[in-house]
Amino acid sequence: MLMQNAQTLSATHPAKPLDRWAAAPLGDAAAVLDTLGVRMSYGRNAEIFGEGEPTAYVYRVVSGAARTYKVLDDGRRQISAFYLPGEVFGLDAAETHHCSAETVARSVLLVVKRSAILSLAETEHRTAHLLWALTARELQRVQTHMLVLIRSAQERVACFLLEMAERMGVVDQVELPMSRQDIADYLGLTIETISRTLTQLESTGAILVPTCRRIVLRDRRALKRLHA
Amino acid sequence: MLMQNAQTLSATHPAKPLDRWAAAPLGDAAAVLDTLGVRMSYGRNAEIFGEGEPTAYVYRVVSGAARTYKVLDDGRRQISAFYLPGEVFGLDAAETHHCSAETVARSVLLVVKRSAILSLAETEHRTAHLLWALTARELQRVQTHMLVLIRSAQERVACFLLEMAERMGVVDQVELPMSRQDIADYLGLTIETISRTLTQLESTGAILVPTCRRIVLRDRRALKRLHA
DNA sequence: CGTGCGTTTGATTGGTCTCAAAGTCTGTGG
DNA sequence: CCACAGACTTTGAGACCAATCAAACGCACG
Repeated sequence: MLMQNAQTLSATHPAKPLDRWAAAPLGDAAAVLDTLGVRMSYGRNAEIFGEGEPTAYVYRVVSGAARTYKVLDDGRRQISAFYLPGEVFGLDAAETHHCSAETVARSVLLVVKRSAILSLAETEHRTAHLLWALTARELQRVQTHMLVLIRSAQERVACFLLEMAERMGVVDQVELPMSRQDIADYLGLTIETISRTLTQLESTGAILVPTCRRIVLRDRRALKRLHA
Repeated sequence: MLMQNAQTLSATHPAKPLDRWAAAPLGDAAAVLDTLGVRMSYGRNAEIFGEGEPTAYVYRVVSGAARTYKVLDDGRRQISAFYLPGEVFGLDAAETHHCSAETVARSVLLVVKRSAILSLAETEHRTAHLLWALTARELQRVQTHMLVLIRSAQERVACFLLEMAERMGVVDQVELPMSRQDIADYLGLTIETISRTLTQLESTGAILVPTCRRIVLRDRRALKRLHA
């Protein structure tokens, strides 16, 4: 089903990462991962790692998108986060992952051996600080997302669209890589409510939905008002 | 209003922390903070730090309890976490706090200069790893809490009671330090729903509520079933 | 013994879920 | 190129749960 092997696209570049780090600003410090990682190709809905598995690798999205999630006993799924091109995930401090991860669409991921980063962090405090900063950013993102989860359906969807637009670096039109079910599980709603809410936002003129994956932010003011 | 100055109870112990760290297991590594910190006393609902303020200190609860929270434009408040005796908070990697923090009840906090920890982390990779681990634990806690926020009122309250009992190290009786409003803002519900749900759980025999702050877990099995 | 805050209880409303069915898109094979 | 199957999305009707508005209750405090 979701199990789908990835194919190696390029070999590692052993490199001398220390130099490149020294002056790297934290923002794009993840660029250093390039020198340590391998590119791999994944199909749609492919498993990247499972909850409880050892944390052997760290990933950066090159193209496509990924999601991390947890599943409740009753089968409900909560998506913790989506990861878009350029973003890093899978960096747990613990020995095992506490979320599962899958691709949302056909994707290319940069895969980096966690041990390589950890040993680097032991001698290079900038690397250690990067690990901390990446986890802290993740924490901040999840805390912000919690604020979204306590709001109304309209507000959640508006927040989601604005978040995606910002993270994809676009102003007024987003090409969503994920399905309605993914959005629903991310926002704590049902697919029907997602669909109805989009229709509703379209009827008020806030957005346009030319195709179900493409959404035009027609009135950012109105969306921002819901964003609060 | 909430502003309330804290009183210093003891002086810093400059100390030689390096030795103590070397072999310290990560679990109680925060014990090292003792050697760097100062004890301060706070009143009820006292502000500890505000969102956006510089991250000058890290805190550990000695007695009492604290909460971190964010406020929406419409005034709604989401409590990110409660901190009980022994727990650490305020450790943001960024230069400014992205949550506000207040005491829940009269409390004594161990206050540690962040810069002292950071400079230690530059030379001592165990300290750096501790910073990372503490933030990662926080991330894990918030992710788990997200799962709670997508559930029914009964389930949320049951999860909350079990969580508090476990963190307070008690088996079947919890003395809640926080008000109904705090619980509501933590669980994304209203005070009325909290109250009704507790009454409901009491009527089914799952709990007893002798006083409004004291709750007896009468049937953990039933609560665990809701915990899922 | 009031006073005020926090909590509980009640009645009603409204938003989201659930169940159900119709509609749309995509990829596949003839 | 078209027809078809399957998955995904949209729309509809009704039920249910939690929010809201309102009032009574209990407890700590002066």
